[in-house]
Amino acid sequence: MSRTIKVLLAEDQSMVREALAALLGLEDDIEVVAQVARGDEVLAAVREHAVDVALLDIEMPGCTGIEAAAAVRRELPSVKLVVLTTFGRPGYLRSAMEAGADAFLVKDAPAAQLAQAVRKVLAGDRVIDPTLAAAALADGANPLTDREREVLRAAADGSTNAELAATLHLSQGTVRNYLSTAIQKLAVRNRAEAVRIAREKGWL
Amino acid sequence: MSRTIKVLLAEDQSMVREALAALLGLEDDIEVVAQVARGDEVLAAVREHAVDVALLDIEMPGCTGIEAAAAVRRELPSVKLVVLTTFGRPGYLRSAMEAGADAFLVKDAPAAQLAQAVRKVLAGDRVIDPTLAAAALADGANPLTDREREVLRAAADGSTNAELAATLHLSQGTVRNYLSTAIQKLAVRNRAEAVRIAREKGWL
DNA sequence: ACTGCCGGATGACAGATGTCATACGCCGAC
DNA sequence: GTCGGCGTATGACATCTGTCATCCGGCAGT
Repeated sequence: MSRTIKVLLAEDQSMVREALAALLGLEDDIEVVAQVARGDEVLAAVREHAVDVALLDIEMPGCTGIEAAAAVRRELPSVKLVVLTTFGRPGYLRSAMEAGADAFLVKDAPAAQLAQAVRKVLAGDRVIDPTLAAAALADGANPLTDREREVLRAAADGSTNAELAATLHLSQGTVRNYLSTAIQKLAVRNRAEAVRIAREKGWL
Repeated sequence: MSRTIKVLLAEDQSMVREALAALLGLEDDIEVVAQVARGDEVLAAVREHAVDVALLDIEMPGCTGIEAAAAVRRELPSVKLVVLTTFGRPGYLRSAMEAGADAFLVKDAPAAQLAQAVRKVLAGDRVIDPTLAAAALADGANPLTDREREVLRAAADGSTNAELAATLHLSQGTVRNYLSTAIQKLAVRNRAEAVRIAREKGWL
């Protein structure tokens, strides 16, 4: 048995973050050496504390856990990455894997899986919910182009075509065209449904 | 110093729930005697385990933590109620208070406040974030009528007027009228914005 | 060199949405 | 007992949204 596993916790909700720290603190072989509340603080903290495993929430201010994962993978490729999220969206799993994550956990999995996942990734294994993996494969890749995604994201708050055209520096007609193709690709009837479906799949 | 405080934890995400349990388990005077993942299991569990303080998440399957709080307050009025939520929505605070909650905490508050809140409510105090309380008062009460809220909620997924009319057993014109008045009351331009604002305020 | 896709744009059209005036019955407050 | 608010409904109207055909320039494959 070697020294304890050094873990970083990145999660924006203090109460959840500290609770997870308490949970991991119960394990003899795991030590939470750093906690951050923002995605853009992850890389520096990982470097500073010589972290073995980084546990990253997706939804965070600064940047997403997935972006943070990609940055760590690029700069410090030996650090293991566990992505932890509230939402089991297939698209999230896909992007997390593309960013180089070693494990993908949803927060409604049993708590015991967290420490287990930390140990497994350190042993070189990958940890992925098989149901979610199947869903990700079944859904296929994100069918939307960059612009379609941007426009859809901008439309999500209820902005009108004119507002979208202004903020995105496009003509109103172009905005409508993008939304129209997005609506067709997602096989729905209007932009509101398109936003909902794209969100659910993790494509936004 | 009397016996330990018996706490129930109601939260649908296992990992978060068990992590919070670990956190509270670190306190000598607090014991988590029951955990449930659904709102509609709260009342029975509170009764069965002679709980002193119930810690309730709002978003849960079965019924919301607020509805569960109301039920406990009605049936077992001596039990203290702490509502814990991800979203600091003023309307949530208002409804929680109306349901008889003794404390209202948001999950991005420091973890230490959780145990403190448990002790304070047991001592007869109320625990409320002052910023949120101010926001709740500033926003005023929910301006939407029951029907307007129902229609807006049904419209949230992107349903069309015809679909809304069918599912709510109304005429299409009536649906449009309700949405129109809701849009005006919320001072927005379309149903999508109305849904977003109503959500943010906790009025949906 | 040709083809196809992407980003961007226009114009025309049909249908959906939002507004407004108006109406009726019901109920609670004053 | 009247007044106001709510729930429900209709019809007319203006505007917004979604679709489609068509076009252009750029760029990647073949």
